[in-house]
Amino acid sequence: MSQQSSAGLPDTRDRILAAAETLFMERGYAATSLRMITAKARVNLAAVNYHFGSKESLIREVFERRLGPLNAARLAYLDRLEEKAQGRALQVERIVEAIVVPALQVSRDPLGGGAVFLRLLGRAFSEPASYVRETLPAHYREVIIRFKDAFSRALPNVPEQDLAWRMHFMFGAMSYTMAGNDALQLIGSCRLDGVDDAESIIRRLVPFLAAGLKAPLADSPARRAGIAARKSINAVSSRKAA
Amino acid sequence: MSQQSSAGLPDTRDRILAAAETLFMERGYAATSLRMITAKARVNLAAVNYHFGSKESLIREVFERRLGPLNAARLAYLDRLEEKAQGRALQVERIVEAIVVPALQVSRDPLGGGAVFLRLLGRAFSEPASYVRETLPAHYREVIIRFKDAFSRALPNVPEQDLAWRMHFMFGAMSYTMAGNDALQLIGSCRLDGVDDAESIIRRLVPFLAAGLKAPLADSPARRAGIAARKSINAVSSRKAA
DNA sequence: GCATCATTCAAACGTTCGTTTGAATTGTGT
DNA sequence: ACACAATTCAAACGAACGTTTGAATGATGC
Repeated sequence: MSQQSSAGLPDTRDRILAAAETLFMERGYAATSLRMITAKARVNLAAVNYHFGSKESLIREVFERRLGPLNAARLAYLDRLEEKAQGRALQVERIVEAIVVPALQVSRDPLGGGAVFLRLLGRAFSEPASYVRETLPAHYREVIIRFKDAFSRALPNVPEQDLAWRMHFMFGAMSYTMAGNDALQLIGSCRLDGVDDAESIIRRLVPFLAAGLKAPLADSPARRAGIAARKSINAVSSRKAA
Repeated sequence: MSQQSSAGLPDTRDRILAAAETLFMERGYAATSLRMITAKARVNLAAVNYHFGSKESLIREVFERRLGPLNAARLAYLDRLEEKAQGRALQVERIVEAIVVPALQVSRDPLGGGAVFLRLLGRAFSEPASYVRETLPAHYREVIIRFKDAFSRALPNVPEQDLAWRMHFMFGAMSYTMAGNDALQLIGSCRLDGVDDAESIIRRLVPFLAAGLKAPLADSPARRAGIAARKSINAVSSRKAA
């Protein structure tokens, strides 16, 4: 397709993909125009429609270029874990690592741009645009099924519905962190160090998520009523303290 | 300002705010035009600029209308907790509730629209647009400071930096959940029940977050190397199992 | 009833958007 | 060197955007 792809230089297609990745991350999909992208990539405006067909096809390719390998690496990581375990239940921390560590590797992609993509991906989950509502589920289907199964075996006491919710919370914390939301940071009095060191983030994220997944189940409806009534908030409910 | 505000009917301003809230939630800020908003609110196109000045001022008012009361309720909840504790350390679960339960009350706002706003708010944290990057921190400054302090007393063994990160993860899980991201759900094989019952969500979210906040600290760099090397993934590190 | 103000309205403003076009340019195979 | 296909380019397309305008409409105070 590309005539000069034999040469090592980044051709028009790749320059567009890189520029689009960065700009979509910085400003979102709808707020990024093709003129911004082609200007940053220093290619002609019409090149996007020539190489990708449309703006929507471009964002789809931006995702597919990196998301496929990322999720494949997660599944491979899980495969290795299960192989070594030889049928025994896995540690929750290890399963979480199988999700999180491949992302770390993507962020270190020597070709660059991996970290930018992770932030874009984190944002994508809360982008209401249809392009992503239809693209992401297809990429994640197998990942979700496999990991839900692994967690289910590692946490036999957690009912299926609770597990589904906890995985939901886990993806939330991950997406938010990947998106690099500095909400707390901007507020001051709460500086986060090592924001750019993906490895140190993972070292803190994995124990947090694993503990959440392994948390004792919610209390019976009795305490629920206590919350709603808002009387004696502190009195009832004597579970293990901090 | 409003001539017929004495009448009980929802006037133009409120209809615009309600329509904008819903559309911004459904489609995002940049992808929502003033023509969509005024059509949904069944008011004239020029009404937005007449009542709010600009599109950006409109979204700012959408947030300020509900975010102020929400965070005030959180601080009041925390005040009550600390009053009852009389200087003793609070339970982590109770502090988390002080953040999460007022959101539940907002979602039940008898005037309606509260639940829509929560989803919009969840999305806002990953919106790259500048309107929110400057508006949200101002609203959250005091909340962050007060709650960080409360968590710090309830979790004396967690270093400040780890606590900051864990609060970051907590906000991520919350925002994601509020935004109603059904990533897992769409994929099937993972149906979440009770998505519309905010109370049952909270009953599952609070234990998850509290457990994450109370998690044992990350291991020493020794295990870190083990992860990176990817040899003997499962062998080392014998902490408490599931 | 009349002056006065706030609000609504249809119409248009200039700009920017994604996309298309057709000619110029470049690289490749023979 | 020539034919041919792939790519780049400047220019333009119609549509939709946020905003402004100035006249119509409605309610209020005297």
